[in-house]
Amino acid sequence: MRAAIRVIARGGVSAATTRAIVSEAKMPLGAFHYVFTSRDELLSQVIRTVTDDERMAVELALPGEGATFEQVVVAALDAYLDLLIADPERELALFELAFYGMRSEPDLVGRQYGVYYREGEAILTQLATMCGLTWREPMPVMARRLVVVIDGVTTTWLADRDTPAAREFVRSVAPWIAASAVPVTA
Amino acid sequence: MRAAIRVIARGGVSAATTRAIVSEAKMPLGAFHYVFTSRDELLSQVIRTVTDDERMAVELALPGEGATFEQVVVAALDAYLDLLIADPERELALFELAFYGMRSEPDLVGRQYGVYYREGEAILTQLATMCGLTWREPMPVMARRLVVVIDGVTTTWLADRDTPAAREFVRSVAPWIAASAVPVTA
DNA sequence: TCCAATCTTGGACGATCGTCCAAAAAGCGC
DNA sequence: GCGCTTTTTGGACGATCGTCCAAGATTGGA
Repeated sequence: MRAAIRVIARGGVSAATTRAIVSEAKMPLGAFHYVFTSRDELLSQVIRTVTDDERMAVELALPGEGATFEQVVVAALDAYLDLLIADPERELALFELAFYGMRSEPDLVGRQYGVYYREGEAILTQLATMCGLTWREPMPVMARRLVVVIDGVTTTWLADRDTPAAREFVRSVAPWIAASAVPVTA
Repeated sequence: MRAAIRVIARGGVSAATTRAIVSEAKMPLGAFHYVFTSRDELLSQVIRTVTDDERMAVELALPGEGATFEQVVVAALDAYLDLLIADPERELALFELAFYGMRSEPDLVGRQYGVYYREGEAILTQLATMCGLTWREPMPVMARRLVVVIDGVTTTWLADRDTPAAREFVRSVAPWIAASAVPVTA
């Protein structure tokens, strides 16, 4: 299972053959269909379980004391960028899995993005309350906005690997996102 | 060539076998290696040539007379959304090709995104001058911003197919983008 | 200790892949 | 019409894929 993710990260979904996976896991070939009924079922399981927990978790990186909310947002997105740059193949694999799933099981991918949205909601509320703020727009709307931004930042950076440009983008969107947070009305 | 794109759009990169492509093109099997030296070379050619020209071109859709610049930006992004919704498999294929290329020929994908940026610059300048405006930030920065937004909108919609949410996002980012345009100083 | 039930394994099978190549088809000057 | 060059073709080959399964290893009760 973990081995399958490593294989996909290294060589893409097409490299995730039954033999490559069991070899990575140091298991005999027969063990594959002893655990999973088929290769497609394995990929389904992988898509279902490998939610990018780190992606959202790492965004709780805290800036220095007395920072503006905009700086807090920048710090969070910068922390995600650090994660992306440190392990690009992981994010690459996640997207490949999502695109693969869009063809075989579109509903599954839709549900998986629902998980992302909920994780995004949690992060956004933590960031806001940290600064005594609350979000003006409904949380589902804000969470989807965050996912759109992160997806865009990720795919574009994976393509051009232009780290300074990605940093610049983060600093330019942060005010827009932060502008949707208002002081909590007591 | 066109046949290869159709096959990829229908079944993904993994479905782009030599036999499937020549069958789609109604050509004999031998013709494949008579035209292309290998399958990888074909995919390289496809990535190189299939710039999403329509993507950028369609964004020149004009709103009614006397519209604010923000409304012009919304109309442009809405027009792209129409294109995406009308032919999702095309955009899906483009992303699959890009991700495939990131593993085999990263530099090629980077150059291809350079083409996107230049096309984005052209669109942005056209949109701005149409309203007697100019962009405050350098054009490469603005163009990359546009690509990040479009990539994010696309991947997220492909995953959740939530059209109203995508429309809402377009209306919420438009002010942020439009805010970088200022009246041309005579 | 021995047998039966269960779990585990690696080899085998059919399908399909990319690639090659000998032969057929098609031009073409004479 | 004929011989020669060039283009075009589909069958063949080796590799690799997902999947299956008979045989070997393991376990636990009598």
